[in-house]
Amino acid sequence: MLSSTLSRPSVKHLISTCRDPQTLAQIHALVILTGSLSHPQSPGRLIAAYARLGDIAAAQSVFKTTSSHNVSTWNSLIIAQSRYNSPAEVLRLYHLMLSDGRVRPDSSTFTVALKACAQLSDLKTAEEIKTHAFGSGYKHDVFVCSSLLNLYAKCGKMDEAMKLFDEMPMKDLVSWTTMIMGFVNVGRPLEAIGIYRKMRAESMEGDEVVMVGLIQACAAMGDVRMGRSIHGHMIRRCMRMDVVAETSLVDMYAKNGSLELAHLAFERMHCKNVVSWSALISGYAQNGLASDALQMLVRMQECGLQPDSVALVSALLACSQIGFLKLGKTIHGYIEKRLEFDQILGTAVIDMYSKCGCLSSARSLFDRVGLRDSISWNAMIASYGAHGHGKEALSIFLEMSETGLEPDHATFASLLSAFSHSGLVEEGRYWFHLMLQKFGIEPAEKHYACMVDLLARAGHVKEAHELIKSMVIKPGIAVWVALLSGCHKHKTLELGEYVAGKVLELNPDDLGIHALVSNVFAAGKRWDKVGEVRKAMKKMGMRKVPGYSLVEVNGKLHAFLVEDKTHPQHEKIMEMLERLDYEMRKMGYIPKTEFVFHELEEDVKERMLCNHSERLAIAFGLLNTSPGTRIVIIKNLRVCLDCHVATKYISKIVNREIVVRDVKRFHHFKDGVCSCGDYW
DNA sequence: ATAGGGTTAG
Repeated sequence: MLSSTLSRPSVKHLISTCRDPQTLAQIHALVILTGSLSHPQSPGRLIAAYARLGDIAAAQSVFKTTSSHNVSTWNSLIIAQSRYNSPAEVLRLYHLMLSDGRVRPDSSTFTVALKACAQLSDLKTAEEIKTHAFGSGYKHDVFVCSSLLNLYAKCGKMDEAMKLFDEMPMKDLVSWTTMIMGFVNVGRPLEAIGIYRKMRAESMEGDEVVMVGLIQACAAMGDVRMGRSIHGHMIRRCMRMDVVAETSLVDMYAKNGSLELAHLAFERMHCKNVVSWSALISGYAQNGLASDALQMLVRMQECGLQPDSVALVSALLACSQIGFLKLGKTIHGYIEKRLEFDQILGTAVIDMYSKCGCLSSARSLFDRVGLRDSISWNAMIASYGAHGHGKEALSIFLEMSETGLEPDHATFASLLSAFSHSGLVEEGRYWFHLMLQKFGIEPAEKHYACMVDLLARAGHVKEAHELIKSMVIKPGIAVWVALLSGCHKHKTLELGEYVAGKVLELNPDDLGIHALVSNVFAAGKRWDKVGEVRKAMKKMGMRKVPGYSLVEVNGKLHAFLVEDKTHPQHEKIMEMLERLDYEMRKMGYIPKTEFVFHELEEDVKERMLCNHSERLAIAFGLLNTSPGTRIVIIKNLRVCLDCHVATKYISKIVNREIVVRDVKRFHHFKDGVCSCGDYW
């Protein structure tokens, strides 16, 4: 008698403080031996304890062998499944509990079941649960209600959430947080901030989770100033700087281009995990700092952390930017060995191959990746487009339509751009028309820009102009520039001067655009205008973006700046270029200096052309690879007309395929011709 | 017995 009254509280204590499964099994045995198992709370405690220690099988087994279930046994198991991240199992057990009929679910049961619905975006089941919960007297239960708020938020129904939130008589920190996060996640950061203000007005203090919501809101609004002040607020209030909060700070700084602050916040983190690294890698990659991104990936591995798919997607993006095929392939191999391809990873690899010049590898991966969504299809359409295969882009588009996936504005942007890179005027007109008529997609600026480019470049300058005039939205600079380059190409000078004026009105900040405007005026001998443009350029202090080219040789990347004389192989490179120049001239090559934007003597201009970065990179590639090897060049500007002509000759002279990716598209030079058909 | 809110990607 005495022993059993003494043992009960101590067994309870033992169960709840036990820290390893072996000890728990011994306590379990003790519970059975002392007869404490017949105590109504004992099985529930054991289930919860096994679940807490990660032994879900033991928890299930205790549940199964318990003869009479009560709310505590049911809840313990359901909560265990919830922690185990099995929302479907949670709902199965919930329904089993209902059909058992002997036990009534309580606030915890409803709360966990609703959380499972949120994870599954299962609004229908959630409505049933809500009805049941509210009918059972939990209408004003703050746990049940915040689970519902979370559910609505996850399903994008913020207006529903707001309605319920307003009706809640008691709001606690979690309900406020749920609303803030909800607005952030549906892309309404201003309203998230608004909720926070209301919360403060009701004298509720935010904790670090609230701060994460606010930091994300700042990240979305691009408001680094406010982000910094929240960062300061957290420090002043001595908030817990856990890994999630610190990572969201890194991300906020990184997403908005404040990479020094991101890096600083990163270095000062108390504890880093794969996610924090990934956030920084992604920040570098998104901001075009490919080599920083890749260095961070190396550091992540040096720290003994396995990069996850998120880190690799960012690393692949970095490889794509700089044409680092060797590393991209290595990452691809790593994924094949250790990870599963999902759509995002698949698309990132496809994009990497395409942007590194390997269209066929992109395609074979596309064929192999089973699950495709509209973004993966889109990537493939865009890839064919960039490489100048408009017809293939169209056939991929048609294949996509057959699968039942609806094309969206991005799909059409890729498709129309593919047509414009291939000069497929008929196809362009047809699908542009169908885009609105059949698919109900209103053309945006980017679609118009593709069409104007396509039409004007093909010589239909008037039609292109008519299209602009028909635009409902105000034509932006991209559209006018497309028309202007058409006018320039086809010497439509009168319209050209008018369009040049339109372009100038829109205050372009791009030197290339000014050069085009100036060239159009020069063609019409409007020297006064030419002078004005140049003066304006000087006044704006516009400097030419220095051209550079990258080439991968034997797995290493080499960069060449325009007129770069510092390269260790400089003399050899110049020798090679002179030799090629000699051969080219024998074949009829005449340097085209009209795009050199300087008042210089002809021979100086000619020498400058030879110093264009892609020439240096090509020569270097030829010198350092075995005969027949394909050379891929990545260039940060557009290929100039002269380099284009010259590269065609070079491909024939050295009998090599030379692939050049410029800012607009790919050029595959082979046997004296370019895949773009001189149409770019 | 125990419950609800948080970080990175194409």
